[in-house]
Amino acid sequence: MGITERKEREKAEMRRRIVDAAIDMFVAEGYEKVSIRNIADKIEYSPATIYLYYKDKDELLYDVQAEAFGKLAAYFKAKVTAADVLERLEQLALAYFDFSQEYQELYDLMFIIKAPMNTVEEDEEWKNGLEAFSYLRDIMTECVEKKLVRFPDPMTATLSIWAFIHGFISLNLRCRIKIAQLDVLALPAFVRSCVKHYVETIKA
Amino acid sequence: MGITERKEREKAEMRRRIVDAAIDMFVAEGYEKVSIRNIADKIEYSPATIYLYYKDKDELLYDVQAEAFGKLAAYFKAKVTAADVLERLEQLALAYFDFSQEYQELYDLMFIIKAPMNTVEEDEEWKNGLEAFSYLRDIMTECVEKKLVRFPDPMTATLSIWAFIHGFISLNLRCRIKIAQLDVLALPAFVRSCVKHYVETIKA
DNA sequence: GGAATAAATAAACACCGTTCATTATCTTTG
DNA sequence: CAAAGATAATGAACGGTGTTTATTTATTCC
Repeated sequence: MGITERKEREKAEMRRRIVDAAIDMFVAEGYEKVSIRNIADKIEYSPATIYLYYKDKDELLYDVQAEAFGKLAAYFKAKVTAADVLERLEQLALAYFDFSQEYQELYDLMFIIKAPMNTVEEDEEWKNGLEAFSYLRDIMTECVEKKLVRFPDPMTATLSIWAFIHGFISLNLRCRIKIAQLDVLALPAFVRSCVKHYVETIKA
Repeated sequence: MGITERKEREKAEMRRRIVDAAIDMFVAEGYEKVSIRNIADKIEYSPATIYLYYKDKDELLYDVQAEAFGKLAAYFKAKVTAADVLERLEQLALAYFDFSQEYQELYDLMFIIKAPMNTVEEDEEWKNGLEAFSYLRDIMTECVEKKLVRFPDPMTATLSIWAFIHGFISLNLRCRIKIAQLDVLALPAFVRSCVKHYVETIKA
């Protein structure tokens, strides 16, 4: 009985088509400008069809997020190569920043926009970011345990550095940093230097 | 000829009514759930009337932001009372955090949502946040000049501490911090302690 | 008081996410 | 193989959004 298997496969393929189209459009135009109708147009199906595979837009976004977090984890895997844990920390911090610059719209829907965390609230899992988060947490835990950084505990360390970098990125993506009247072209380099400086600062 | 003056006054009063209603509703329900039609209902005018006083929703939001930044500046004025500049720094950092917790929806539209920064992009001013920003910048400048903190320059100092606190706040408001699986009830206290720890860390 | 001006609105436009009754396609059974 | 049943896809609609326009209502000026 290969039929039910084929149906499963076709269902999965359709979800793939939808997610792929969605990601492409999100990357190109940003979350807010992409509608279910647009996505349906792109894959040449009716809008209603999408609702046969996703119960609502949030559920679709959840899959898109998962994909994006996969990208981030791959980014880490490629760029965090050092053996020394302090070097790994700096590589990780800069890789995170670089990712946010290369995939601004993905970063937006991973870390800034409200949706789909409403849906996730009940799940209490939010498994999506876990791999990427673990990358940072493991490094920080090792740093704290070896007393290489000036933090009281691993959780404070992990969230502090995450918050620091995310703070810069999101203030920048949302144009709030504009108030500092810095040269816009020099901004990425400036932020990068701030991140580097922070990593230096926290070393014991 | 008091007529033109009265007309001006009436126009200003109408804008006040609109902004006041908008703020109330934003605070109560959040930016995304408030529509022009809702606001029009509240002030008992037709939706189209609002467009006689604001060219679009972004322009209205700009005024709402101005109001919110006024609130923040007042918050600073009330809470940053110390004479010692390092104490002022800690007071300011905690006041900023407390403001974000007391007025979550305002913080959202001041620092996180995309609108109305699209509109502002041309202005290049974004005067709204300047008073609040200056508060921080002045303190950090003094700290750097007196070599009380470990930053290479005032701008790095100012943006670093802002990014750090904003990072925590926005990760929390957007539920991304959930991935750390901390106790939700203990979170505000935890974040507060992280902020305090950071302020200690940067001291020379 | 009547013409000119200004203010307010109802109705419409073009979108949006989502639902539902209907149609088309495929699978199973007699 | 054809008919019946299940599944997939859709067109049309619902109630919502921000915004525009033609029309009506109110005010000012002569």
